[in-house]
Amino acid sequence: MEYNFRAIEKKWQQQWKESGVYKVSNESDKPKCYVLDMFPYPSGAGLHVGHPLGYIASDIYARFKRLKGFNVLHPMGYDAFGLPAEQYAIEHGIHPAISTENNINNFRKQLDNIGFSFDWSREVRTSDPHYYKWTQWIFLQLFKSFYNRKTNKAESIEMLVDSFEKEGNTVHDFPSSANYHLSTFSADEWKNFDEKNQQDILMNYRIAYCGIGEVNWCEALGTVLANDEVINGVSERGGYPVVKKKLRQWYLRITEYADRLLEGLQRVDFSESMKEMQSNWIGKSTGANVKFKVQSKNYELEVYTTRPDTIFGVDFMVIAPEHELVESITTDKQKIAVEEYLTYVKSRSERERMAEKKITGVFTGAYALNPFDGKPILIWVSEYVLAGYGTGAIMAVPCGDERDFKFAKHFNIPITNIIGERFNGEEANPTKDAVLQNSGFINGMVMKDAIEIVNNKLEELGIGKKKINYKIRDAAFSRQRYWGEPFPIIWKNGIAYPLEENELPLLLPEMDEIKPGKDGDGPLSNNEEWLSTPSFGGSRREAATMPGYAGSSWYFLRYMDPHNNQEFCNRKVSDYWNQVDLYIGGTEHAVGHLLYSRMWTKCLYDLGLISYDEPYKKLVNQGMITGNSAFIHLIGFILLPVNSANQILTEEDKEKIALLNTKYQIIKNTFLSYDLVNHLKIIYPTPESDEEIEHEQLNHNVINYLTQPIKDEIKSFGLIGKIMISNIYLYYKTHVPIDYVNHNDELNSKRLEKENSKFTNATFISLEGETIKCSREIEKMSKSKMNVVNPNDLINKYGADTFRMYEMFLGPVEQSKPWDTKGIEGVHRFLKKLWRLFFADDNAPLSSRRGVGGEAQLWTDEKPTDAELKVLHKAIKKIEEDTERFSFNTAVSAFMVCVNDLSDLKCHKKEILESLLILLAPYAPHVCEELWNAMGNTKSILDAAFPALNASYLIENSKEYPVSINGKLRTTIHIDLSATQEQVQEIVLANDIVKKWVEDKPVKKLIFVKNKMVNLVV
RNA sequence: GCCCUGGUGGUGGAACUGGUAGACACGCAGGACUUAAAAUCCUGUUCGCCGCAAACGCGAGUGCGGGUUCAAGUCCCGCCCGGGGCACCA
Repeated sequence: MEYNFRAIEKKWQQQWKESGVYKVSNESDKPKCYVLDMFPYPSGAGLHVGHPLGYIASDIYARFKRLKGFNVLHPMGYDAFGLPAEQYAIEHGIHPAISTENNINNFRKQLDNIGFSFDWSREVRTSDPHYYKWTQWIFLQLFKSFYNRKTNKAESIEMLVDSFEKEGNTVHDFPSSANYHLSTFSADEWKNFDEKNQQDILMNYRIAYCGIGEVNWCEALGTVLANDEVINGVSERGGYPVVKKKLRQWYLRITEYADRLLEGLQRVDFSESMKEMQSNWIGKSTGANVKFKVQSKNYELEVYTTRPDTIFGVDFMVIAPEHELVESITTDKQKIAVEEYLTYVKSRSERERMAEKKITGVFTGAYALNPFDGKPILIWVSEYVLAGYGTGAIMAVPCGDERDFKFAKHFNIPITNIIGERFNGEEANPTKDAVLQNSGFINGMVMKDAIEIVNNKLEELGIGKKKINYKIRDAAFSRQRYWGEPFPIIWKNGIAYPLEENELPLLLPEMDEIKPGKDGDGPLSNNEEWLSTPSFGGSRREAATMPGYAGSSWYFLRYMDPHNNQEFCNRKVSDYWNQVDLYIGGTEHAVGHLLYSRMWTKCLYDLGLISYDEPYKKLVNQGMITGNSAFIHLIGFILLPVNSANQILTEEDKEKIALLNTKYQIIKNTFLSYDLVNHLKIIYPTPESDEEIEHEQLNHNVINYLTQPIKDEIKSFGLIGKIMISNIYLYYKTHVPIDYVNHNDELNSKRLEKENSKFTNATFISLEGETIKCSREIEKMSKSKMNVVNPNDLINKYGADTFRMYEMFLGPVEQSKPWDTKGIEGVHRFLKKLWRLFFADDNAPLSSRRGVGGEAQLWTDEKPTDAELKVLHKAIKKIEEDTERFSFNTAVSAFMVCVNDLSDLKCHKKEILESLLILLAPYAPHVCEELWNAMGNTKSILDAAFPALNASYLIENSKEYPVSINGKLRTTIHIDLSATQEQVQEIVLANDIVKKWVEDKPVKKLIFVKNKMVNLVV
């Protein structure tokens, strides 16, 4: 009987679906285990082989835990709101709800093929009103809360109002991220504020709040973006330019959680690099705010520094161009220069600032005074100081800070040296270990010791204060978009009123046409009817929607109780399932999703809605599977005037040449085999780059052939004799779909030409014969790079079980690796070999088959031998350990070893084989279920008991000891494990090979590590 | 520039707390079965040396250079290279 994976997989997928074996109950005596995947954004491109990597790993773990007796929650859903669906709608006129639905159906089909154990009855979609009702509800909880710094948690805004009524805001000062600059107010003042004023103040305390702030505005996408969605000054999606713009936006006050988000990292099992990324993003630094008096003006300038010990080395101060005191302190003489500089700064985009880090700045004419020695200090304005960080002003210590040093050098500002020889005058030295000089009362002290002393002195004199700063900013929480959760907010007279709970969900209105509104508003602003729906006068809905991370910040909770219409998640249920035990997903969400969902969890915890404040106990980041792109090469030429004789060319000629150059830089539709490219490179020594190659002479037949059409064209332009084809040519490469390229990098050019419109009527030129070679490169898998591998194709060819095991066998889950189908045969062979432990090969002679009438079945009820039990239990031990520590690739190899050994032993004993099937079921569920069933088991293998390890089968009584002499391995000797050091010494020294190496030298020492090795020192 | 990661055969990768480097696969070479193919099985496969060949043996070997140790892929110091993150954050 043959291993017919197609029939087997179809059969069991159907059966599992019908019997509902993956349905999980919220009530069980068993211990729980929650295994979660980062849910996908259902893009139109569908799944490629990189996507399921993490899903397979988590599925194996979930099935493994189930066999080990856990009640396992392993759900899946879709992060269904988002920009691409909306862009698609704008471009193709298809409603996002429809394209999303289509994409989800496609995803589901692909996922089902792989045989996952997801409980689909718990599926969530963030765009489903039953789901986003609760996203809106949680938003309202955040809106109705403030962060109480005294108790260090989120609390109801009612409590804040109470406190205001009793003692003003003396107890609860404005949060640091508030953009309202009222200092303090008394209880009476509070009571006398009108509603608008009160609400404006409260808005500055709310955890979800609306405010005016500098946002990342992306014109092309027509929306604002969060900081983590902007990379190098352009949008993460699409790479469009992003500018800073002041806009009214919703925010989440994540800054108040900075410290707890940092602290929580110590309690979770994330990789070092993940923790690192998050703590870098939060960017905590400790230092001090120090006030400097401005000379002969009644102003004080406050700076933030992490190095108060360097205060005597301050040679100048720099304030940000946006600093509020710029205008006030600038002297009349410097006024024009400063204004010019500010105009210049404004003209520069964020991108330009990042691209060219020029040293720029202007002197204000004003001086500050050093608080300790009264030394006057120049005050400069420069864009390298950021308004948004610290106080927007710094004290510059050029001998210790690289940027300050460069600035001082550039503008010829004299440098004070406070660290003696440790400063060489060539570059700044940021040491903390130098002994201070020229430093008043801290002279002779080591810098790091001086920090605390200066801090204390500053506080004593009332001119400074210790201060902790964070880089993290409040997260922009509104998007000028249609396809997202509407805000459950109504605006009236500039006051935001929350909807009542029974008004939720606030449905996203149907709209026939989705296009951006005016003044940077989202599409909803075009829907006047919806905006003005609330019945009371003059009130309007919020036209923005929530960002993608809203729904994903709490979905792990909804899976626990997905159909609850009364609460976002029943408390008993969330207590039962508790934290996610294993969360698997990509690193790209390090500072976005993961940080936000950790924050939301902390908020929900603070408000007493759940009982834990970290959502994910353990996080595993699967590596990216990269694609092996294939390229075909193009060649291009440049046209030059003959003899550089520009004079003989008319303006008209020049235009024609320009036209020809744009037309013929690349010879279109003519592609070169890669060996030809290499050949040309060898003939004409060229620079190393593949992209652009020059050479001196050019006389190759191929080149002549290629240039013929250009010559014809030159003729038709009447330019003969005026211009020539230069002796410079360039190579370009372009992607070709990888399924047209075989393992030897040979391109099936005929098929490509026929089937791919990009290559219609293309000419392919090879060095010899017909073979067209491609070059290869490892790149990220993506549709545009034509290097995607669709799992369906592989599953068709080898089956889901092979596919699952192969993805695991590729290497450690956490590691990035290029996709390569070469090895899949090996895994497939393994499963066939496994099959042959159960069923005879069809090709085997009938006589070798067992059973009455030569049945194909091979299994027997015979008692296993010790050798067979040893093979099995070795596998149990290794596979259990490896699965537990997510080392799936080594577990797969342990299966191979086990099956190889059992085949060698010709073991067909039921007792052994059944245990093996249970072990393997998490990895290859279909074939295991089939064989399990064939052996007469009526219940599904999913609920079998994981075989218990019996270590006594593994005990050996002797070992082949490696014997080294002076650390070099010379031989191995079989010795009883019970042997003592003396006995070992005797045996070893009696060995001929040992004798040969020892010669007659005295043995200095014999190192014997039981069950490990022997080393002889002579 | 700073931080995190990684560097092992022709390839993917094993080697858990220092203890036989290269498990398991792919590929390749040779062989068996077959009229043939597919499938399957067997043998070999880090490099170099000795040798007709095999067995055996010897030397070198985990990015490079040092060190600690009876013993280093693993620990320490200094470099080089790849991948990722952050980047005027004071």
